[in-house]
Amino acid sequence: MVDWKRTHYCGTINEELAGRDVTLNGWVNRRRDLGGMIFVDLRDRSGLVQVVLNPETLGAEQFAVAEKLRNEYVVSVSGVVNLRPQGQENPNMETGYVEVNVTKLTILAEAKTPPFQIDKADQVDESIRLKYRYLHLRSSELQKTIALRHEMVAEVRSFLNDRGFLEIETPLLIRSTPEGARDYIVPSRIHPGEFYALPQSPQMFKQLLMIGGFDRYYQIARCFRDEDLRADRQPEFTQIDIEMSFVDRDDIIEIMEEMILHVLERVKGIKIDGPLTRMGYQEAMDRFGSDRPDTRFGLELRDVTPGVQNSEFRVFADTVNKGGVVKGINAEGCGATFTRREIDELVEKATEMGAKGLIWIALEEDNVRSPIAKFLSKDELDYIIEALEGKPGDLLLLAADKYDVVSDVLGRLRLVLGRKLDLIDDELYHLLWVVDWPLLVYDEESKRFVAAHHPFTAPVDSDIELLETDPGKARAKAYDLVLNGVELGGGSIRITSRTVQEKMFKALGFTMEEAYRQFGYFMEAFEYGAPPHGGIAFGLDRFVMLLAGRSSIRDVIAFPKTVSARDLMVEAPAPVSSEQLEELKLKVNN
RNA sequence: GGAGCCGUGGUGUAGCUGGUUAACACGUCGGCCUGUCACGCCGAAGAUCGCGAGUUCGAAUCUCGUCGGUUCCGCCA
Repeated sequence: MVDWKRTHYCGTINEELAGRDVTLNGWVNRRRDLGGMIFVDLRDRSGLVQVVLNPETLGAEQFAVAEKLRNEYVVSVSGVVNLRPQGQENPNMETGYVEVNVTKLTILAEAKTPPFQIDKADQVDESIRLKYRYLHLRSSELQKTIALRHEMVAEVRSFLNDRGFLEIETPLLIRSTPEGARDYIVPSRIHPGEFYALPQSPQMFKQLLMIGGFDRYYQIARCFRDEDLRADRQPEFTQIDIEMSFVDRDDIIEIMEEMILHVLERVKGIKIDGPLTRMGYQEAMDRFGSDRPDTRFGLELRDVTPGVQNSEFRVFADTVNKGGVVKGINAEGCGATFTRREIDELVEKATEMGAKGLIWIALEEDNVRSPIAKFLSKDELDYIIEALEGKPGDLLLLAADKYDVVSDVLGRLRLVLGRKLDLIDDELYHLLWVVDWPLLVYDEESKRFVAAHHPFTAPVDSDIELLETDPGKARAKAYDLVLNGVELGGGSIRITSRTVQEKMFKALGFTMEEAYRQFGYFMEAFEYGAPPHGGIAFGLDRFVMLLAGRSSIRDVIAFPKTVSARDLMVEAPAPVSSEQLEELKLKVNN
């Protein structure tokens, strides 16, 4: 039986414990060696507390040990909790009114000087922090975030457990399937030349669990996608994956928003009353130019197409004649405040985003400034100003192109302006459902329709026929939950009819032969009594990121990878031995 | 695949219109110090400037390439 075991966490030491004997285990966060006595800020996951090392209470022999202490040494201290002497309190510290007068000190581990100070880690280059991730993890910032993540998962689990959901694991070594993201591939030793894939999501397995009779399933599921990374995208990430049988769309939406609101309230104390807004996909695109609108601020898109279709300004007229649209946003007040340079920057941004140009109109008292002022008739100008509710001092920004391009450009410009003009209140949490998605979208590159959601998403009943006649028009029984302009999760009611599934694959350009070769086992399963079912998956990392107020999911993953998909700590990926390759019958070609 | 930004002692920065011994802060090490809390004071060590090539009498500084980090576009059902 060792005698150094913790009785309390550092951060829990307070006035009520005054006079009590405690034992603390932790790391030396900082030491202040005054020569005759030493103060140490001791750190564990709960926080810091000052411990006092005084030769009078510690004895000369133990004090000699204390003099060896350095930052990040791991120690156990036992002693008495004391109120600090008057005038020695530190109000900047949570435990600043108490200290522990140490009677016994044990060094449990020495430590090299760390490459950076733990409490200044946030200023250090990220590659160094990632290489020494285990040191960065000691920082209060990451300690808090990782703990928040745990609490969120715990709340999700308890919510779902209480409602009869079963947590079920699904395999990680599965079959590569076409559609969707690039798979991570795992070679098979037993079957040379054949490969497993890591799941992009447990999609088909959770549906098979429904066919397997499990009714209500969930999993905190690791997913893998071999695509390029972003601040909010890692090659492996975690989904809260859910599926339910004998339900329709509204059942799922209702219980899932209850879950999300439950988590928000329990871990952040944010109380939001349901039911949440549901916005049609088309309305989201029309008003916000985005399928995940950030509704915390205005700057909505307005259509001016009817007012400019016969304009002398050719760009407008020609665009409309070719079936395009002209839309705009009103950057209120910016006509008066933006410099020419700032306006030019907006135009440049719009071009980078794929617009052919960006028309601006600065409104003055009785006059307008605009590169195209002389091409616009009074009626046209009045129409535009009215549609955009322009006032003197406003800056109107217009784009003319195909609907999708205009929506995308103005939608993104809206976000840029929202941030630039500081219109976004960070305290707000705007949640909404986007519903009535298109089932398929046309992909210009492959010249075919691809699934907007995934190939097992059910079309709206009345749109099933459209699959064969006008696939782009078919709507899906799909729904996304959006939080502050970020897609938190999405799901759908699934196809359970073989004939509908076949139509879907046909619309996606599969021959029946291909479809059955790739998905035969799946389609066969549906012939043995598939209950109506649907589900959803939430991106846990993004959810935590939003609640933690971080701007990268690297900050909410204990051991994340860099933007080039490397783990700088374990140095993965790495070559393997020729013996390993030989065993797998693999040859590296480079 | 493309574009932008960054890379200088352990860490964060300065220097970078080419030219002395590469500066500062923190950290580290040593000394002094019994109420500090970003402890203080004194002293010391520590970088050939990511790597390679080029231009030049001379490169941290200019050019090209390359590697790494990061942000965005493409990609991510």
